[in-house]
Amino acid sequence: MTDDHADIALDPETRLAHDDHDALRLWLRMLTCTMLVERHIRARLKGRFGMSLPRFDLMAQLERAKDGLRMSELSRRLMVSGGNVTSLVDQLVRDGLVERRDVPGDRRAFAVCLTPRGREAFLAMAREHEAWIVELTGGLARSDRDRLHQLLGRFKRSLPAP
Amino acid sequence: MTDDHADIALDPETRLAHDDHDALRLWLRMLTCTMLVERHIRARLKGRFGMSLPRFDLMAQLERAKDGLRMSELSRRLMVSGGNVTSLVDQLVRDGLVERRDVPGDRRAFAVCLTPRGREAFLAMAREHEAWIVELTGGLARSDRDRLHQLLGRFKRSLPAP
DNA sequence: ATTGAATAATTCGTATCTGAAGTAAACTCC
DNA sequence: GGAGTTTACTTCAGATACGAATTATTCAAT
Repeated sequence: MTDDHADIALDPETRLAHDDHDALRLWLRMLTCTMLVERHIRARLKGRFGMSLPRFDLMAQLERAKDGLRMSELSRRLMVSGGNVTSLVDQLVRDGLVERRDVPGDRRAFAVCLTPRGREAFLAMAREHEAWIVELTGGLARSDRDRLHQLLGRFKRSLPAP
Repeated sequence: MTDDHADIALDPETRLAHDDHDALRLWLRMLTCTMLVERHIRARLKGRFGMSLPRFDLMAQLERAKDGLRMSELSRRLMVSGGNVTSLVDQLVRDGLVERRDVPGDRRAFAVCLTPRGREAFLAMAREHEAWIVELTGGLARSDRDRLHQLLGRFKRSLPAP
């Protein structure tokens, strides 16, 4: 309305199509922002720590879970398929960063936990990761950032249940 | 500020850490929104047309380019690697939806174009695709959508050059 | 004209991801 | 307590993705 496109008055019919394109433009812009940030983070994680973003994300989930998380819970939180989680965890286990522990009372499930070494490695990465995010979002005024956060919250809640 | 978190006053030092977490939260929320929408679109494209999102996106870029696009331009616009574009185009060629044309005056390059059948297929998909996006963003008030679009525009421009 | 640098694509190895199918354990309900 | 269902996880095939190395062509600069 103010700084990206003139708000030309249109007849109702054209207006409808216009709204459609607006929705599409909103979506494409959100996708672009996400991909740009992701690309930066991915490159920096790789360059600085030789770590991939998916593995970092998985470790981030575990760091806040004292007793670890089940595979299914990881899958839900990371929003990726179960098969994917299996292979990510396999690799992190191979690297000695996480471990599978038996869950008492349910022999089907595992609790995936950070190893001490994994936790230490994660904390070092997380400190820098957070600084990168602060840097990447730092071009926005504080008020804009707050507003964006708020609007994305509304948007998220308005989406159909996953 | 209004509907997602109380704005507790904190001393300057704690405030700094608080801002950091805010930046992280903003980023994670944006990522979540993007992934939720993407998941919906992906599932619907697949279910309705047996089409993948990356291929759809590639065709979408071609639809607006009368004379086609070069591989490198596709790579730039889709924000994916060149090797990836090669394999996507290969498959679309195999399916008869796009074709590689020689570029007069540069024997290194191709112009990737939709075939008539590809164009027809794309237009049918695009109509529904747009309706899905309108539906997914429809839970937001018009004013919120506009504002979100605007803020994302500012954010995008504030990011370091890709 | 010729050499050297830059550009356009492709190829290849590996990682990530999905979704469907498979296995094992836990639950349900009569 | 046993059949059928659900849940937890793995496996597998195929698609998507990156990035480094390769090939072919063009451009630049003498």
